[in-house]
Amino acid sequence: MKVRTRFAPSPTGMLHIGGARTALFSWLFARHHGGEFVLRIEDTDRERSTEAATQVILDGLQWLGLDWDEPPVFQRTRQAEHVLAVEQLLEEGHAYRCYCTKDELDAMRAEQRARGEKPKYDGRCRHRSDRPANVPHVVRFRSPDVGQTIVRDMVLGDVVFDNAELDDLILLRSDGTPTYNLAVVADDAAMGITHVIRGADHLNNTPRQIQLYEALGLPVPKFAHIPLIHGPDGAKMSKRHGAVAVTEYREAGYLPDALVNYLARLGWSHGDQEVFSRAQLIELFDLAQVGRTAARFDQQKLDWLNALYLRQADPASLVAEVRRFLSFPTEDGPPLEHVIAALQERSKNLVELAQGARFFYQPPTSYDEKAVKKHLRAQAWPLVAAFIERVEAMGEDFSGALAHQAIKELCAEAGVGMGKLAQPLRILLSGGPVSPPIDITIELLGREEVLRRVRDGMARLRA
RNA sequence: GCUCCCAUCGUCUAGCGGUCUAGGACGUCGCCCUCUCACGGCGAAAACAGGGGUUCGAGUCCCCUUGGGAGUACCA
Repeated sequence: MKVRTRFAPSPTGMLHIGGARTALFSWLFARHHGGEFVLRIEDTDRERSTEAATQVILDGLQWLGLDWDEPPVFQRTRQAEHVLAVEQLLEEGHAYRCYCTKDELDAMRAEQRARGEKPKYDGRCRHRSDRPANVPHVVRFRSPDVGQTIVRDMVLGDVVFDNAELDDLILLRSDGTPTYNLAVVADDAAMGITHVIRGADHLNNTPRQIQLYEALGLPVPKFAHIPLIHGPDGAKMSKRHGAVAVTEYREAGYLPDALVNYLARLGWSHGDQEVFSRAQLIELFDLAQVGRTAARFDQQKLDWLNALYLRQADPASLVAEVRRFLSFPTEDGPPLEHVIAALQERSKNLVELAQGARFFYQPPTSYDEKAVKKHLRAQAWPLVAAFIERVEAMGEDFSGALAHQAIKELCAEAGVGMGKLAQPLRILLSGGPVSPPIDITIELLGREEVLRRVRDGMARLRA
């Protein structure tokens, strides 16, 4: 049977980093097996679901390169089927109408809690035979109260639940709308989902869902619950840990391939390998190699991977992405592609890269104070002046290599290291103590701009 | 409280009874390279939560304790 997996987010906010990993694992599993990956938007919570959130989630998946094979199913549109399923259950005696009020239930749970029991519906409406008209009611599942339900999980192994622990869950609310557990089962079955891959927070729902599949006479899919992602402090990932939405990573200048690689390695492994191309991920991914322990999100390792992908990227392929982060025009300066080539191995992300690119297009308006104090002392200026003369003399022959040679010679003549001139020049050209190698920086800026900035800086800074 | 899940360096993990004086990666700390920052190279410190079993032999299997986490809704 062809593998079909799904990702089923509820559109109530952003695409969470944990959700993104769940989607990734589902996608990888499907692609690995030559199967299909589909989406279901669980928008049955009308209060909280928004169209904008749906779009954000879709955009996020797209950005990560997790493509889906069919138009997304909107759960809200399937309500009629859900009601039909409940009616079937009602007819076959697997469900019953419950007339308990909210207050009644609250009181019952409070008592149970007070007695130290697990709060659960006691089934008091199970045997009601009357059917009062015009009284609001819900429909409950008549769950077996003896025996066990075993979840055969592809990650966790067999997990056994005593049926006595599971109470009669609500299938249909008093307003006639279906609840989550019923909708999931009906939809996964209707969509032909063969493998349900989801977060471990759903494990406790699974035995109930299995019971529903069985009561409805539907084939039970395979389940795989993947461990949750925690924040650096071990608690559930939340806003206070920093970025949790994938859009935030996009805005912070991360590359989708790097994020995918990082997320894949969070919980899954293939021996000692750390870096995987997308094709390798698809080829090697296996649920059996997914661990059972919750993983903490480690920004530093993500940074390392992102920097790795950044410096290995073809500069031309980065141009459009880098432009998103630029706040200045680049027409009058060196080709952006060349600037990227000079910067990519010294940047952790696109934001850093964009910052580093600025001085190539905008002359410094001020100079780093500490750097000036350290490198632009009195003895530096004669060297700088000599450098200007050498560049002036170059005329059309100007190049980074020649400038480099000139610096080397001048320093040798003065009996000092190359840094004695390179650092002053760097500050004059870029405004600070950090830039790509001085010859490359000079070459990119060009003869006129180099002369202008050095002269200008000398005028402003020479005591 | 109750149910369920989990437990190897600070972090992600390899390990699927002997090959473990426990391997890799990020991070950290040294050294080298060097015009700055990076990159790169070399090296170091750093873990099997505790206690019982099973076995000739346990990081690997079982139990308990402890510690994390999830669930416990007319949310999904």
